[in-house]
Amino acid sequence: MPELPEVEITVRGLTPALLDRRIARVEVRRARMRRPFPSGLAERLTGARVTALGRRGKYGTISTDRGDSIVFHLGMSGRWRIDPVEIGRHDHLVLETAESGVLSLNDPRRFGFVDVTATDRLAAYAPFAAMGPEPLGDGFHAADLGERLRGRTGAVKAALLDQRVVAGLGNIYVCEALHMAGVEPATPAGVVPGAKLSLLVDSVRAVLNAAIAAGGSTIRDYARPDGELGYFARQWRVYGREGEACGCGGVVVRRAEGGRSTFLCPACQPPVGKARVRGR
DNA sequence: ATGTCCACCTGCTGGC
DNA sequence: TGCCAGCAGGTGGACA
Repeated sequence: MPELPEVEITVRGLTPALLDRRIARVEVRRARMRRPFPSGLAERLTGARVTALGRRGKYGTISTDRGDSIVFHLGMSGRWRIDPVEIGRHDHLVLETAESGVLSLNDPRRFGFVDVTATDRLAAYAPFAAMGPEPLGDGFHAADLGERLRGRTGAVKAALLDQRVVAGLGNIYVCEALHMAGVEPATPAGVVPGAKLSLLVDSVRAVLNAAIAAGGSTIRDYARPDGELGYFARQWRVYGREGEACGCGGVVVRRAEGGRSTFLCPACQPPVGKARVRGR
């Protein structure tokens, strides 16, 4: 579930609960999610003070005054909870700060994971080093995207889901951005026209910013007991709207590709060949 | 190297 | 009401 906006909101929600606070107690209730927790996780954290929180793509980071950074990924169903009413079987890691706030990492499907790396080598952390530019940063622009897509024959949708091309996008926001840009998801990545690449860059930024704004508007809820970070109301134009009317008057359809659903409006997102018969 | 398929795990929903 | 198939926002390993 969590894509970049959800992780961003999670990190923002965790910040007031963790920043500059000392972790008084750590409870590892299940020693692994997708992968085993790093050894000595509880010892590394207990007594440490949190010095920074951050995000890279869909990953969140929590740095401490011991030079360690906890890296977490929420997978499909992960979420952090603040002062949960009760700790259940899906709460795998529980942190308690000296100020008595309780945070729990809850993940029913356990596709998420927790890792530790040295803060001064965070950029070299393998998944980060291989990752493409942050879509909301200066490094994400049409020229660079075109460079990364050049020669790729697979669907542009699959390429945008590839974290090495651009960081943080998942199925929902890729569907939304392709719709906003009017790009047919199955278009071979390498043949998307330059003008469409510019539109795509703008659309990716727009859908992500709108989602973060929507989450940000409810972030105060996270400061309350049992606040669940990572989920917030959102309105999508095509995702999950199979059979519904698109704003253009067309009808949203759903396709299964590679075992995943793609939502699009065929009227807004015609195949490239249909949109421009002979480009040159 | 790139593209495609599948496994990992649990919970929820819709159809019968 | 109950059961079961199908589906879910991600990643990464195996294979062509």
